[in-house]
This record gives sequence, C-alpha cells and structure tokens, in this order.
Amino acid sequence: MSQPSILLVDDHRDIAGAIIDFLEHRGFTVDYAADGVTGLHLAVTNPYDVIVLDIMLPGLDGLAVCRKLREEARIDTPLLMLTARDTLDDKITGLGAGADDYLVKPFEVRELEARISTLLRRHRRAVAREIYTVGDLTLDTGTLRVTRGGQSLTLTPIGLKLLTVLMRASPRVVTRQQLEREVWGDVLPDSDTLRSHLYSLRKAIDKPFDRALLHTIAGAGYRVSDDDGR
Amino acid sequence: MSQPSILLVDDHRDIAGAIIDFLEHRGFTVDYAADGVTGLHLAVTNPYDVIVLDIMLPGLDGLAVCRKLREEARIDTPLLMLTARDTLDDKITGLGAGADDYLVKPFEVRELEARISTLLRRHRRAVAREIYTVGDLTLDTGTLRVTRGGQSLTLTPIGLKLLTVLMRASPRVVTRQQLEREVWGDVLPDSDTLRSHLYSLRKAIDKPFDRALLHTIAGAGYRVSDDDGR
DNA sequence: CGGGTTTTTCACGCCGTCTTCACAGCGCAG
DNA sequence: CTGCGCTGTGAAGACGGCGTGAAAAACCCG
Repeated sequence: MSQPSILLVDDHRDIAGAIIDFLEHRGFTVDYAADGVTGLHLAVTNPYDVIVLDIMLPGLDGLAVCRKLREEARIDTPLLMLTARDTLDDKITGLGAGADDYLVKPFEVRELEARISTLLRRHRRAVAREIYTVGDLTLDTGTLRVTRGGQSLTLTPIGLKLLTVLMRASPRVVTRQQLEREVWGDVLPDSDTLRSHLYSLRKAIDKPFDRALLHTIAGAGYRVSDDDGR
Repeated sequence: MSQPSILLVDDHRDIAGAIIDFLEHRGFTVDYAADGVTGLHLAVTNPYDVIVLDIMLPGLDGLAVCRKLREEARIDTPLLMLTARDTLDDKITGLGAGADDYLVKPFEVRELEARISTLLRRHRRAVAREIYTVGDLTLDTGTLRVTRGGQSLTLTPIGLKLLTVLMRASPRVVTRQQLEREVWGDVLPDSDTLRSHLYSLRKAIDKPFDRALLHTIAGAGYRVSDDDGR
C-alpha cells in the first residue's frame, strides 16, 4: 500500500478542505463526500484504507452510515468517527455502531493523522494475521513469531519471508523462481544467493530437531511438509 | 457447504449467547457447549466446519480439549482459540496445541466472523487439489508426490515429467515424439535417451508391483492405463 | 562514525541425474 | 532360417545441482 486512501465524510466544507489539503500533502489519497448518502455510496463502491466520518451530517447521520456499512454492506474498513461533544454517550454509541475510534472536535490535524496511522497499522496487522502450521512448526504472520515444538525460533527477514511463502503453499512444491520472485521481486540477483538462505533457514528450523520439514525436490523446488514416512 | 456449522465452547453464557445470535443471524449453524467435556464430546461426534474454543473452561480447559482433538481423536477441523489479553503467550495461545488461529478477548463479533471465514476458505482450498489417478497409482501435481498402493515413490525429475504427461493423457497413447517434445522442448537429444528414462520410470512405478500400468504400444508410443483384461 | 546484523558472494565437494553405449530378446519380413 | 529393426536392460561416466561453510560486502541503527 504505497498511497493509503482515505474517505472523508463531513459537511463543513471549510474544515474538510483544510483536512484534505493536509492529508494529501502527507501522502494520502483523499476522497470526499459532504453528506451521508454520498459517503455511504463511495464507501461501498471503493476500497478505502480508512474512513473518517463526522457524526453530524445532513440527512443520513454518521451513526447510521456506520451501521449500514457494518451490517448491510459488510465492510470492515477501519472507521474513525468525528464527534462534537465529549459525551460518554456519543463515544459509546459510536463504538457500538461499529466505529473503531473517535476524535472530539475541535482537533489538530496532526492528531487526526496519528489516529489514522494507528488504524492503518492495526488493521493491516489484523488482516495480515494468518497462522500456518506444519507438523509442530507454526508461523504467526501477525506477530512474526516462529515456533517449533513449543520453543521460539529467530529467523532473518529473508528467512521469514521464505518460510511464509513455503508454509502458505504447504504441502505444495514451490519453485526456486517463485521463491526468488517473492523475495527480490523482478530484479533477481545474479548468483543464486537463494541457496544460502535456504541453507540457513534449514539450519534454523530443521537442524535442532529430529524430523526435517523443509524438503528439496530435485529439479523442481522446495516443499515444507510433515511427511512422516508417507 | 451451504450452511457452515460451528461449534462454540465457552462458559460465559451471556457472551456466548450474543455470539450465537450474531453467527446464526449471519447464516451459520451453531452448536454450543459450556464446558470442555461437553465440547469435546460434541466435537468428536459431529462434523463441524470450524470449532471456536475458549481457553478458560471449567474442568477440561481449552488447551486440553484442543490437544485431545488433535492427538487422540485425530480431528483436523479448523480450530480458533479465544484467549485473554493478559495471557498472550506462545504457550498459551494454543498454537503449540494445534489451534489454527486465535483471537484476543475482548473482540468484535464481526472480527470473529472474519476469522471464521478465513479458516473456512483456507480449509476448503487445502482439500481441493488436482490429482491424477490410474488404478492404484496417484500423482499429485501440486506436491509432486507419487504413490502407488499407499506407498510413496521417488522419481527423477524427467521421470516425473513423463509420468505427468502420460497420466494426463491416460488412457490414450502418447507418441515418443510428444514425450520428447514435452521434456526437451524443440532441441531433441540425438540418441534416444527417452528409452532409458522410460525404463527407469517403469522400474519405479511397475517393477515393485504385480500389475503393469505403463504399456508399450509397438511402433506407436506409450500408454498408462489400468487395463485389467484387455 | 562504529558495531552488529543481514545479505551476498565464492569455492569446495558430494550426490543424484542425465546421457551414452553396448548387448540381449523378440517379432517380423524376406 | 536368418537378418534387421525395435525395444528392454543395465552399467559407466559426465555433468550439474545442491548442501556447506566461511569470508566479504552491504546495511541498519543509534
């Protein structure tokens, strides 16, 4: 996600303009709607990374938009609610409607950006979190923790990347080319440094244990699987 | 799977009630148990698509239930563990015990649903592979594993390639030329090394067994089929 | 700038694979 | 009956892929 996209829904055009200027200057792409219906429509038709929603809107208010997004459209994009008063009621109803955070007006744009960044990070982590298990080896892509037989292992970044690809594919075979592409993109290194990395990955996840999980398939590629004789 | 079925094991009846309401409203069928023993019993007697298991349970706790399911009952239904925030430890999350995912309490029900959907998707994908079968010989083109009569065979890369072509074509005849083209492309080797490869392929897949599956069609080519009489 | 980590490069040597070759069996045609 | 061509059989050697390990280079972070 090189350029996070934001949807801003707020009927105060002057304030909104300032916010948009600031956010765009900070590298975000911003779409804007001045009322609830338009905002809702934009939100369901485009994939945003964060939605910023004023609670007071003409027609369909922020709470209603939020609820519709969550319950009808089933969109779980992180949502930040802008509320005028710091009443406990507002906070509770906002969060109850499915908002992920709220911000009390008036606020600093810096503050808004910070909250947005937090939501981005959190959501990315939550969405990215997948857990792969092969035999007694587990990889938690959320915490980037790798464990085998209960004990935690430390890998280098590339080792981790390789293992992720291999475990996601498990028990299928992954070719060298696929692995190289995953790690280095399109500009592949000349010499096959991949071999060294697989060597150290193996040293980390297989060497200290009895059974090997990372297998070489001659002329084809590599596979992570718990064969166990079969 | 029109109506995915979930097993929920949690001793907080109020929370469980809310979860059940939500999930049933979202189109799942939910069974419920308030303690580990009941949950375990349900899990081994019914086929669920996903099991949601609280880690803190009266009597038999979640980790124990999970372990028993995996190690004794040999049930590999996707399992999601519910854990308290303060016990977020490798050993406690249940990953080591065989859980496929975990969720930290308190959580949003829609997050729970999202994770359940992910597990459903992944599990479905894991069982669907393209596999060729001829007689008791099977070839999994994803894992590149070849088995006959339950036992696994090891082939050379070229042998594997030949077998793939032959099994894909089975029971039709494949000419030598076609086989050569598949393996070597357009620059064919001078001498007919193909014969040697077919010889060793035969040695691998037919020699150790009674009935031959790889047949030579004089002057025409080769065929893989379970003829039985013809 | 400095220290530690990560990545890349390189060289060695083994092992599996591919190729080549020689021979035997078999069927068919002359 | 005999020779020829096609195929199965098996071994030997060449070759390349791959594991291994260390050392150099790049990188990151404070």
